[in-house]
Amino acid sequence: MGIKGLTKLLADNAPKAMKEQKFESYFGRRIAVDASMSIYQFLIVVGRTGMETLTNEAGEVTSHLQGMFNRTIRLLEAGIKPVYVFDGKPPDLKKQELAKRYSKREDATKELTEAVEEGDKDAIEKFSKRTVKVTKQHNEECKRLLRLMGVPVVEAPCEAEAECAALCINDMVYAVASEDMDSLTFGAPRFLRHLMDPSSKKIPVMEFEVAKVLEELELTMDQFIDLCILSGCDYCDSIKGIGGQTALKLIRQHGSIESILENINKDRYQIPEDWPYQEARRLFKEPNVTLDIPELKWNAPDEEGLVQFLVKENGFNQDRVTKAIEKIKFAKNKSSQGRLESFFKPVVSTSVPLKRKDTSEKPTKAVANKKTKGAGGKKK
DNA sequence: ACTCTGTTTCGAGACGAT
DNA sequence: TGAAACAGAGT
DNA sequence: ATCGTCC
Repeated sequence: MGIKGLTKLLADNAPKAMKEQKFESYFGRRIAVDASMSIYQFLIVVGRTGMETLTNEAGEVTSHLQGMFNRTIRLLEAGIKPVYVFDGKPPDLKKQELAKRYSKREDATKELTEAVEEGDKDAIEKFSKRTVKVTKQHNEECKRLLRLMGVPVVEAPCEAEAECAALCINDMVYAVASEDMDSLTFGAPRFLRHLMDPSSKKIPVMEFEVAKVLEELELTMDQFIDLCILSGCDYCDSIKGIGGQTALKLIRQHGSIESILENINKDRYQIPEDWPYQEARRLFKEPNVTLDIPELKWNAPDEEGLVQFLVKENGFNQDRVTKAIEKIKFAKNKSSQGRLESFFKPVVSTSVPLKRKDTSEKPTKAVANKKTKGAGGKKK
């Protein structure tokens, strides 16, 4: 998923569009996160050794709950206000991509079976990870957990990445955190990579601003979308022999895919037949998203509910859960003062302290968009 | 020399005790 | 799944 | 910083 080679393309051609940021600098900010992506990572890595995973008494996996719980607490403790966005129905154009993944999992499942028969531990380790699939149940359990934690959940009509971008475009969140570069293609004004990494590893948070990307590439948003399609996206094939570099050249030279098609040597470059690039473009430009969502609120945790769900139903350690709940409450008090306080302490560089009234995401009290209010026109 | 393609290989959480 | 590092082939 | 554990 994502756009092939876009990270490198931007690093080479638009280095100023990304800047390192401190994890701490997001104190008080609302950040949209693609939930399914996180769950997928958790299932792969949390508590897995070979085919062993974390499970409750019923034998159901709990890795996603463990991961989601800890990570969310970590975010809240940093004063960040996460909004988890869940996937809806994928667009038809993505079906083939999904089919591809499905068959890959099938292959991996077979190879896993063989590895088990042969007792090849390394192979078991390797292939079991590739058979991971996020199910409806994983998603529902995480929604339940997050709601109990007092963290808002958004159900996207279609692609979560697109919904995240829409939330950001409409100032309902400050930025989108993802590892998936197509957040930019969906137009997310601010896009954060490696948000979680600085703690465990020493990779800094990378912040991309789509406006700067366009400025530095000297492209319009429409042209950037075409560039992404040519580079290779989830929705359709790309042209053999054209990668990021030449795609950028061609777009700069001709301005659009249509114009490129009119001007390039079709003997040299094989254009895929039935190439739905226009459909792909439409999915990026006018994705199926909704702003008709409940007001984003970060509530106090439901302590009894969390104990019931995590301890009683899923075998979590009572003490750990209790301590975690205390962390949430403490973090909530601390951050309920919002970014205001942070204006006095850390001297932010020249970045984006409080240009617009974007601290509107703070309980400045008063106004606050009552339910889906601010949704209005702005689309498109 | 440059660019794209294909292959391979690796890594992907977070906590707390030590 | 991706992304980085490498080899290979086409221009 | 490393390593076992989380369920």
